[in-house]
Amino acid sequence: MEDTGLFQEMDSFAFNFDDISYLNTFSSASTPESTNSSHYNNNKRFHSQTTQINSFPIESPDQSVASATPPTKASSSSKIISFDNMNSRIKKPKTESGYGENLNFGSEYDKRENKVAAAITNRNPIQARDHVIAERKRRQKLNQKFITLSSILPGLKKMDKATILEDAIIHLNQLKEQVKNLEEQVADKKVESAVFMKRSILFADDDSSSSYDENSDQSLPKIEARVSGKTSSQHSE
Amino acid sequence: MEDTGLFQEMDSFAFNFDDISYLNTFSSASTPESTNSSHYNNNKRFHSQTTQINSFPIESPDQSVASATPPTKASSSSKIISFDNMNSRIKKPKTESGYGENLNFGSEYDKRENKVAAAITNRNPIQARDHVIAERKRRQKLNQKFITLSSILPGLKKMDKATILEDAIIHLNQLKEQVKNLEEQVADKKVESAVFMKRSILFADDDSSSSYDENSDQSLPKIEARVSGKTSSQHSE
DNA sequence: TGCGACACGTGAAGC
DNA sequence: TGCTTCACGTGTCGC
Repeated sequence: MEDTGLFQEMDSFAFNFDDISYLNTFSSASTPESTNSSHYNNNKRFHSQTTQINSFPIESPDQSVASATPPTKASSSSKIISFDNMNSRIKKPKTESGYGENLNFGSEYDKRENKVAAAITNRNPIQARDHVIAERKRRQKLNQKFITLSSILPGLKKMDKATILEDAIIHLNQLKEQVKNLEEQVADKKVESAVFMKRSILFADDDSSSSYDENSDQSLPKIEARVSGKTSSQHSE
Repeated sequence: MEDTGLFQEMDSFAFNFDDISYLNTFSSASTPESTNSSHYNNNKRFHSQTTQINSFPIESPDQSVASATPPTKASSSSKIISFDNMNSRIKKPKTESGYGENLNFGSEYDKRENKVAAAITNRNPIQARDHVIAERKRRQKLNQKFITLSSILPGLKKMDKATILEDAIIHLNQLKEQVKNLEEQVADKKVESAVFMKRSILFADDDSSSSYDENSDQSLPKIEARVSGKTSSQHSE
C-alpha cells in the first residue's frame, strides 16, 4: 500500500538536469564517505551510501531568487496561506530544561516558553555547507544501521523504517523470552541430572569416583523428571 | 559529548510567542493523536507524542513574506551562496525503478535520470497542511518506536538514534548467539540425562518403570557430564 | 487521487 | 567554538 518508499536518501541533486546547468563550486569537501559498500541493495531499499557526496550544486544562474528573506524556512507551495515564517530564529521554545544525563524531560517537554532568539545562527556559507554535508552523513549513517538491522530480522516484509523498528522490538522480546525459557530448561536439566546422579550412587556405582556429598539430596527439590521425551516420571526425595 | 539531542520532535510552534500572534485557523484537524502515553519521559528523550497537534499557526500578519517564489525550498541563511532552488519540481531523478515488493533497487539507486517535472506539486493549502500533519505524525510514530526499542535495550547510555539502532543490532545478535548456545546445551543435557537413565537401569532400579529401550545406548555419544557445578566427570560409553 | 514514506536542507541546542 | 543531533516543513514518488 504505502510501501516502496525506499528511503530515498542521497543524491537528489548533483545530477544532470539537462536544461539546468549546476555549477560545481564548493570543490573541496568530498567528504570521505567512501568507506561504505555503496550498494547494499541486496537488502531492499535505503540509499545508505552512494558515494556521491561531492559535486555540490549551487543555485542555477537563472532562477535568480536573490535569496532575500533571510532565514525564513521552506516556503511551501501554498499560494494563499503559507506555513512559512514561524521559525525564523524564534522557532522552538523546546525543552530548555536540564535533563542532565538522561531522563528528566519535564512531563510535557517543559512548557517553559520563549527565551526567544537565543542564537541567531548567523552561519557563514562554509559552515552552512559543512552543516549540510554533516547532516547528510548522519542520515546515511542512520540508514546504514536501518539496513543492517533489517538484515538480521527474519521474515521482514515491509522494510519501511517503522516496520523495521517494530519488528526489532518484537523480535528482541521473543528472543528474550526464548532465552528465559531455555535457561529454565537448562536449570531443570541440571537438577534432573543431579537426581539421577544420586540414584546412581544409591545403587553402588563402583566405577565412578565416590566424592559426592551424600547430603546434597536434602536440598534437591521434589521434581518431576522427564527424560528424552519418554513419559516415565519419577519423584525423588 | 553530542548527546542530549533528545529528539526534539513536536510542538515547535503552536506556542505563545509573546510578540507574534499566531492565527489559529485550520480549526479542523485535531487529528486523533491522543492514543499515546504523552509522557513517556521516564525513558530519556524523544518527544514521542505531546498531544498538541492542533492549533496550527499560519504565518503572522506582519512579516508579510507574500510567499512569492513558488516552491523553492528552505532559503538558507547564507548570504552569498545559497543552496536554494534546486528542487523546484525538478528535483529528484531518484530511483523510478520497479522494486516490486522488496529488493530490486538497481545497484546505484538507478541512474535513470530525469523524467523531470513529473508532478508539479501544486498543492493547495489544505493539502499542504494535511501533509505537514501527516509527516509530523509519522515522525512521532517513529520516535515512539525508538523509545520503545531503547527501553528494552539493557544498559543503554547514549540514547541517540544511531546508538539505539546500533545497540539493538548488537543485542539482537548476542541474543541469537545465546539462544543457539542454550539450545545446544539443552540438547546435550537431554543426552546426558538419557545416559544417566541408562546407568540407573544397569544397576537394577526396581521402583521405576522398566520400559526403556536397552539398545538406545548404542546411539549415545561419548559425553562428559557435569552435574550441579560439581567437578566430577564421568565417561559413559 | 489522496496518502504514506523518504530525503532534503535548515534552525536550534547541547556538548 | 565547532561539532553533533534533532525536529521541522517541504518536494517527490509509488501505490
